[in-house]
Amino acid sequence: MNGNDRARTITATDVARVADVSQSTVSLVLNGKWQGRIREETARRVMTTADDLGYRINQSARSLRLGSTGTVLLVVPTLVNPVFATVHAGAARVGAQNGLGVVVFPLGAEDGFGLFPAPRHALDGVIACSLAAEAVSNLRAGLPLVVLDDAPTPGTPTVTMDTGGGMANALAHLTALGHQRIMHLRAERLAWTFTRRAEVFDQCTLSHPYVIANHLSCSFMPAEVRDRMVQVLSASNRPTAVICDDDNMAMGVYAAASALNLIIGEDLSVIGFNDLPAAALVSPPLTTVRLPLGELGSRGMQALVDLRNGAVNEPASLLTELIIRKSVGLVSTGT
Amino acid sequence: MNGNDRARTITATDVARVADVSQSTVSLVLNGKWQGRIREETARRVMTTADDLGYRINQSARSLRLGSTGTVLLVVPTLVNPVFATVHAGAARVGAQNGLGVVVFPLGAEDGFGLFPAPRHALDGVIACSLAAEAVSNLRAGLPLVVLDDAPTPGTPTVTMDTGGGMANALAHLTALGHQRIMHLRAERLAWTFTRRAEVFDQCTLSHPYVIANHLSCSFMPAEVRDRMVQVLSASNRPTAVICDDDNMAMGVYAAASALNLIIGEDLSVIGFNDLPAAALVSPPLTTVRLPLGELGSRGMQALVDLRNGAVNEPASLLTELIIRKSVGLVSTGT
DNA sequence: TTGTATGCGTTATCAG
DNA sequence: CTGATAACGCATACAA
Repeated sequence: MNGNDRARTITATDVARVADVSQSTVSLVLNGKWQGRIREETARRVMTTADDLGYRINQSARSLRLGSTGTVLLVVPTLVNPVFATVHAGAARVGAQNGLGVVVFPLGAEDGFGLFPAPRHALDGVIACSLAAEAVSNLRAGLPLVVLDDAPTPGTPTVTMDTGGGMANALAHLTALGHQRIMHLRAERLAWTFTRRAEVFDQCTLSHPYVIANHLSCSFMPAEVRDRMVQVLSASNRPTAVICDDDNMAMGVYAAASALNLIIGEDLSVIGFNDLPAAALVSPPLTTVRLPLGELGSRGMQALVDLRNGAVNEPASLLTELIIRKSVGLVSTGT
Repeated sequence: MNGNDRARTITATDVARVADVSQSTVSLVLNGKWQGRIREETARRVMTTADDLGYRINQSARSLRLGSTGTVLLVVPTLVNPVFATVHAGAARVGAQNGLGVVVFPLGAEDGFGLFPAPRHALDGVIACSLAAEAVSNLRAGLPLVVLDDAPTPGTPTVTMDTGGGMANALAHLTALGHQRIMHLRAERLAWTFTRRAEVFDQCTLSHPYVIANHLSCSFMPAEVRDRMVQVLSASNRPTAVICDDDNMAMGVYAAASALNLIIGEDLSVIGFNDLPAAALVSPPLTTVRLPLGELGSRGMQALVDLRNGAVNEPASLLTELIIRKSVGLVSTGT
């Protein structure tokens, strides 16, 4: 009746009893701290009985005692876009150098973007990447927090990328080639990086009075982008160039152009963001703004490590790079 | 000297002392179990002081006491491929229905695929998706384990997809249209699903003696696929059809064909796997084997829930579907 | 209506 | 070289 027949999990105490040593000896041996303290024979006996019994350490107890878990949570908006794989790789690399593991939590639209389900497991810190500001405030359950690719907040270590500069470069590239009707195909999802690009786009185009700019907001789904761009590109005063907030959206523009028999790089110029692997591969290869995603992750993790050591890093901003390929040409004279 | 000046974290006991109640009262109130047991005024006082003090529950202590953490780990080979986003979504959905959160761990090539760094934080279970068998054996640190998309092991709940059937369907589609030189463009990465497809490919082509089959192993990187396929397609006896283990690889084949002025769907037929969002969008739209990834995730989580309730599910296999679009045509007579 | 006492499984300190 | 013993912070049965 008192749960005596329930499947019990093997504890260090069990191992101690069977191996006929004290529980502290077990702990010492199993943590590899027995050299010079425990007789080798005893140590060996402990290890084999632990093995025999199938002993598994209880991580909750361990981290309660230690006061830390050795894992940090990387919160991202989605797993669909491979950019976050790069961020993770960077974070995981420097995390490993500091004895920290990384697990990923996709805070998708299903969760309402901002209703962060406070992590129910113990964590040593949180890195929030490309999230809406309101989401971030919810998730800092007293944990060390580093913010990536979001508006710098005083007091919070933040690493951003100069995504606005990327937009400015893209725009300069286009205007230098004579483009005067430029469209910004904006990501629908609310995020600082997109807002920032929109601001820069609006500001830059305003300062070139001869540039007629417009924009359209869209989901990332290529099919939706295609359908809406078919409409846009059918108009007589269609844009001669499109800047897309993501390479995936650029693929949608390619599809729309193809449906309309418009040649990319001649009839229509396209610039993307992110430099996904596919960008170099489509025809024509896509000119795109490359973002230092790996460094974003590694710098973020470094900031978290520093934060745990009591140092609050200054907000940092990383440079972007315009990768020029074949999807942009001189403005076509025909129209 | 004794750490008295160290930043201490606020415990429930602290709250109790300040609010002038016992620690158990704090626990009751903060877990919302005070209705009818604690006077409303007291409860309110506890809540406000907890708030004032910035009290955060210690999850390690909580889960030690409770014996569970409420989170399960989804281990995947990579985050670069968006298919695992779908698996996660399915798992997260039924996890949420059962009070379980899901965090993702990408067991990338950096980790050596098989050297699983045993999770250092407390978990209620592990779902391993599309991993090499040797990796899986390492990671079951005594935790309830469910295996997805891998060879069924007796005693371990497993959910697979009939990926071999998908290959058979793809092959049948091709031979019905007269193709006799068919290539299987295989994923280099070791995984059961790929091995299974290769087996079925070999077996099916063997039973059609007039079919000349060959294969090539490649990474997922589209650029590498393109370069190697340019070589293959330059040969005089080039295949008339290619089945790719992933839609990304198919993009590489498209690029190679484009470089060689081969028309997909006429000069060369292509079939992919996974039905990524981009598959419907490229021109011509890609015929591909759609895998029930979302269901894989949800069934996997359900199996884990059942396992925690003491029921070991039978291995299950999910059906695949060949999505016929425009990238496959009659075999071209010209050569 | 509230407080006391106990134990979850570890690690680490300190005597022996 | 080894064994008691004391926390770590929380949830809950039970006493008051």
